[in-house]
Amino acid sequence: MKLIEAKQQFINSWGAFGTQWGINRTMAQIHALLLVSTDPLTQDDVMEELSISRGNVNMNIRDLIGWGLVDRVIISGERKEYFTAEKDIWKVATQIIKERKKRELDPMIKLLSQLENIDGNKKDKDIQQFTQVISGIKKMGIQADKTLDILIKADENWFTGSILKMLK
Amino acid sequence: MKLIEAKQQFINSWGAFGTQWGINRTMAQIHALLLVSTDPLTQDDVMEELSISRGNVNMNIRDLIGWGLVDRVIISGERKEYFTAEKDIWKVATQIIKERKKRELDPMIKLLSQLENIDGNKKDKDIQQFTQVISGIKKMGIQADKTLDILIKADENWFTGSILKMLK
DNA sequence: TTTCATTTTCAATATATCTTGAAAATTCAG
DNA sequence: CTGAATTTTCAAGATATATTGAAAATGAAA
Repeated sequence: MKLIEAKQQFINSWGAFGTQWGINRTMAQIHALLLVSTDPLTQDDVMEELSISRGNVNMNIRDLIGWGLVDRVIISGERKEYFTAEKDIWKVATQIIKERKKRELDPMIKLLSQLENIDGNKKDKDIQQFTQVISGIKKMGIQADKTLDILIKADENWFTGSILKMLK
Repeated sequence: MKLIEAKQQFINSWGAFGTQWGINRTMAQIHALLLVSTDPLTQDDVMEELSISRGNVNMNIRDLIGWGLVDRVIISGERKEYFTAEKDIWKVATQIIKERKKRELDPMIKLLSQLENIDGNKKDKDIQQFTQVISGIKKMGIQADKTLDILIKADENWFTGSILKMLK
């Protein structure tokens, strides 16, 4: 397979995977494009490569910066802004985990805590069952939170398989 | 907070969280409803509780069954089908991990394997960088796959914190 | 300050996804 | 087998989400 084809397929497929994970297709594609671009790109470069509008590129790049996955790069002598993606996949994964934890897991745990205390007789079957389910989900959320913290700290050790040291 | 309110809030919030994770809102709501329902429900029950159409309920329940999160229940003497959700949250989590691994992670690794071999001079800077990014993602995918397998096997031990034994 | 390249915003539009509801298929009691 | 209850399908419609593009804002050079 030729490099150009492979890049194109990676970008397209990455976009498709993104949608499965609740990520906007274009955002995933821009991220993929920047991942496989040796040099930083301008908004115009991205527009042309992906055939999308200026506004779309602008909004999604800003989102990606918000996720900590893309950085602005200053190139001396150039007026335009350039953008580049973190190439170290472990940093990328860590960053995504951190953000999703903050944006999704933390609010979920907060909600479940609120739902744990129900007015009424604690002996009531319905109340018991509800509370049990909610507490179960909350416990799992907390456990996931802890486990992900360890993974974040473990960083590349996760990858190298030496995560055991971190867990101890 | 009253039980009824709490159930309602759980159902609504679960639907909202679901969309963030790329899961259809209604499917998440039906799952939530079945999670907090003491007894199995019919399609009509779900239609009424969530104010949604028969077709919608039918399709989403079948999807949930496909995910292994909901089961058909036969109630003797009843013609209608009843549905119930697995209440053990650790089984639920395990099941979701298994399915997402199969549906998303495995295909991703397969794709990346195809993109690893690029025609041309291996010394070429562009080819090197591309291959490096792709291989990095693939390695991470494989590592995630292994780690999730351990979690699946660890089952409730994950939760209890005794996962270390399983990792050794 | 003025000018112009560049970035940002956002209402309008387009697209993708979900939902409905009625018809078709299925199932089962009689 | 017949007919009614129940489930399933799916085209049409509704809703939610993403994209465009032009106008407004920004900011750097002259």
